Order: sequence, then C-alpha cells, then structure tokens
Amino acid sequence: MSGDKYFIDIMQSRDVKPTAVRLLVLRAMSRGGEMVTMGDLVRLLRTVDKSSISRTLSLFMRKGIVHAADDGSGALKYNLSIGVNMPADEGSHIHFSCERCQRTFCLPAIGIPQVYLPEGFRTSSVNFVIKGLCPACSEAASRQK
Amino acid sequence: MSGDKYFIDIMQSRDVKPTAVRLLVLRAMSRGGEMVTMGDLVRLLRTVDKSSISRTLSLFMRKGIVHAADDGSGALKYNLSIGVNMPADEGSHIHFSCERCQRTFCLPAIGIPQVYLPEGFRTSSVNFVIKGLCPACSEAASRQK
DNA sequence: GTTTATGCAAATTCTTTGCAATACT
DNA sequence: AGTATTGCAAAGAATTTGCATAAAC
Repeated sequence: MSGDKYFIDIMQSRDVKPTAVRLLVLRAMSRGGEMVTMGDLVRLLRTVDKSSISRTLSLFMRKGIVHAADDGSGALKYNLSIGVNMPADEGSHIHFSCERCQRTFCLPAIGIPQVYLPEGFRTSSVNFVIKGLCPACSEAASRQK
Repeated sequence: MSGDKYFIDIMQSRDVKPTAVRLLVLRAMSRGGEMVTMGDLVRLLRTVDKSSISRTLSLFMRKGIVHAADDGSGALKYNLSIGVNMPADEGSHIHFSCERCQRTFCLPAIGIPQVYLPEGFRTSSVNFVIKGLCPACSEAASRQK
C-alpha cells in the first residue's frame, strides 16, 4: 500500500512521469498524517535540489497528488492526498497544527463542516487549520505544571 | 464609532500607547470587512516605514487589536478585531478569499462551526479561509461567459 | 534624562525562475 | 534528435532585526 510500485501507479494514473526525483519526494512525504514543508524535503533529500523539489510539489499540486495547508508558520505544509492516510474520496479535511512541537497533521476523519455563506459567494476550496496542542504535547504540558 | 477618539480608546484600554503611527495604521485598516496586507499598509501610508508597520501590527496582534488570516497569497492579511465590523465578542469567524479580485473579507456573521477533535487534542485558535468568488466577481464571471 | 518609538539599511526566510546540462524515448 | 527533467545560481517577495536618531513622558 505504500511501496514504490504504489507511488508509480499513482503518478501514472495522473499523467505524471515517475522519475527518480519524484519517487524520492513521494517516499519522503510518506509520514502518515504529519505534513512537511519544502524545507523539510530539502533536508530529507540532500541529493535533490530545492528547485526540483519546488517544481515537483507544484506539479503534484496541479495533479492532485498532494495538498497543502497553511498553518501560519511561514512555510506551506504538504501531504499526500492519497494513500493510507487519506480517505479514498480525497475530500477536504481539517488540519491540526501544534503550537508546541510545530507539527501539522491532516485529520482526514473529520470532514469540513458545511458552511452557509451569504448570497452570492461561491466556494471553490477551503483551508481549515486548528491550532493548539497535539495529544503528546498536551500530555507533556499538563505533566510539566 | 470609528473616529480617532474611538481608536485612541481602544489602544488605551489595551495598554498600547496611542502614537501617531499607530493611529494611522488603525485608520488605514478601517475598511470594513476587507483585509489588508502589510504591503497594502506600506502603500497606503507612504510616510511610515515598513519596519514600523511591521512592529505595529505585531504589537496589535499581541494585544488583540487586530487579527490575521492566511489566504495563501503569500502575504498575511490583517483586519481590526474590534469595531463596526466585528461582533463585540470578538469570536473567531470565517474569512473569504476571492480568487478573482484577490480580496479577502471577514465574515463575522458566520461563526466557526464546532469541531470535535479526537481525544487529546486541545484547541487554542482556528484559521478558516474559504476560497472562491465573491458576489461581485461571481456576478461578473457569469456575465462574461 | 531615561524610556519608548521610529526610520533606514541590511539580513532572513521561503520560494521561484532563467538557463545550461543531463537524461529519457 | 527532440522533449522533458534536473541542478545551479540568482532573483523575488514578504517580513524582521540592529542600530542610530528622534520623540514622549
């Protein structure tokens, strides 16, 4: 469910040529619900130039292979839109950003509640990020007090 | 309800000294629901240096006088947290970002729906931005077709 | 007269782009 | 060969910081 073959299939099914760099990026992004910045990927993939990573992420975004969430940290955070951690429908979901450990997670189990906008507004996408303490940090913080 | 005296009162009630620059920033931000970037403020206030604007916004954020929303444009967008356009409770609200005219609005009438996070998560704040077409652009787009 | 705020210039951070070199088909 | 991909270096955009001057109390 997360081998190279799986990633290659994903790319091919979306008209993306499965190059070595692209496979490395997909592998590096397979960290469950935890999102990564472009900077993280540059650090994780020391053999790959940041411009290639930038272009790869941009391509993956266009093709719906990854999505991004802005958690206010200054760097966009990315995650796979498909695979183990994402429901098949790829529906939009909430992101949670921990203010203590700075990690941001996809919470795919929680859909984005329907919102009724005033007359005339048309929705195309939604960015919903909740900030606070993740379970581990919440635990650690209460122990510390 | 939006004169200088009003702004001075707001600052004083939050332990912020009402300087000339700060008053200029508050005045420039009084544009209803429409949010502004730091760059907008630099353009609007040609006599004030961007570093002063940056420090003023940072202070206003700490004191709860303004809030920011990240609409993915690359620049944070700010608006007053109090006053004509904000309900008295300053509750968090939804932001709407128009992909055509690039404007971002506060929609204070629409509260953020309650979300039930998995066990262990603790919420401290929420960033909810909906992207799409605002009424004017939605109108214009359908006319154009 | 000491503290606080401001302006200027430079630095920082994150991301993108031009272009030449390389790899693929 | 011709197209697409990658790396390198440089540019770009948004914001912040150090430090000296100027204003406020």
